[in-house]
Amino acid sequence: MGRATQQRTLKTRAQLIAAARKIVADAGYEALRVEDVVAAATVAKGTFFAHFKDKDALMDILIGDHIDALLDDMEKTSRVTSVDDLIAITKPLLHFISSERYIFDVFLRLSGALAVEDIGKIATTLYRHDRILVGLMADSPFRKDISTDLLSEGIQSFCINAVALSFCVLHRGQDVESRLSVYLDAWLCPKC
Amino acid sequence: MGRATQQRTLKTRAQLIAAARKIVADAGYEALRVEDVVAAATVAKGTFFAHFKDKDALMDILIGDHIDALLDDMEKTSRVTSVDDLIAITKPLLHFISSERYIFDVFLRLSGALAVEDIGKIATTLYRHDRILVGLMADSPFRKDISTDLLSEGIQSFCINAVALSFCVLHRGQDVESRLSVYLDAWLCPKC
DNA sequence: TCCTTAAATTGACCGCGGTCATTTATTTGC
DNA sequence: GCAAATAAATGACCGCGGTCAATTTAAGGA
Repeated sequence: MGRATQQRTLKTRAQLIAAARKIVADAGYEALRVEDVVAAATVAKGTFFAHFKDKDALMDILIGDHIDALLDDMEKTSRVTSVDDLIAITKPLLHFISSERYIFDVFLRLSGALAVEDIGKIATTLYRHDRILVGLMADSPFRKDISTDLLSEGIQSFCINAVALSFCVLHRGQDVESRLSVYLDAWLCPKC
Repeated sequence: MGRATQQRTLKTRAQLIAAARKIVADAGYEALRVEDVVAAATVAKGTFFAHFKDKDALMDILIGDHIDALLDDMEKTSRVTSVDDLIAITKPLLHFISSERYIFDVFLRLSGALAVEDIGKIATTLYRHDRILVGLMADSPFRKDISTDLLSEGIQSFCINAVALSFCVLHRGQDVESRLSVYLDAWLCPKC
């Protein structure tokens, strides 16, 4: 069982995360350096890695927390009546993930849990987003020939694709939402 | 204009790529170290970066070449008559990209060209794959309410999603092809 | 053949993520 | 209160990708 967590552990961890948040707020996620975080938190480098498995683990928390807050808002919506509706409530999420290439890279890297024992924040938010979508699909005007689970998976897939293309010069000109709009019309409202 | 490329330039480049291919064949993509490549090619480290912008640029060539070869095979198919057909000819591609997590990571990172001046091999293969799919959609039994361009985009999106989920412990149990089969049935043959 | 000019190569060096044996601080049993 | 035991923190060190001023090699021109 071992001993209980000491007070200073929580304090050090809080210092590290606070320092990291400040750096991200000032210079963006990509600019974050572990050495800068530990310097700002006035602890040694080794301490960082005693608290976080690696740099990505910290990013998982920072980015995951942000997404979680956005999902809190999204959860307030109980019903969607159109694709436009759906896109409107998804907009903040799209905006955040496409706001910095590095965020999207980390998101993709950590979106799938590689081992059962370490399902990170970001992976959890994806699952949570999925459940929210399934809830919204239950009482919606969209196609009924496939399960709400599958509808949700498709929406997520198209969201990620739309964001990915927003970073690609070959597909610029269209913004994320209008591209997603085309996808979701075809996915949710097939005319045949 | 400058002078013509010297012979030794081509030779050095060929040595570097050959050395890299050997390492990949022996130990996989993830295990490749630039220092090992230059050692095997008996050149200095700086020489590597005179030939390739960074390590990813070499990976782009190695992985891009492999995908290109798989697309050569795919291009021989002139017609698909079912989702199973489509999945059968896509299988080699799925297999390769899901064979190593690192390959998939590089693929995602380089699949979108970040600048017009450096559209890499992998980004080009994605475009090529898209054109092949559009060709196949022209004379297919799939839905006709949306353009072949959009059909193709959706197929690519679902392929990537299926591979991504294959790396996720929360979604194991199903293999890539059977998951993709569910997606493509819903995407290409909506029943409503 | 020699000299000039540009291309190609070199390797010491840097940045930064991550490790680990050692030291310091806390808790627990007596 | 004092050791023994365990948790936390430290910083020198390593691996590896990437840079750059200095050097070597090859390609015209006279």
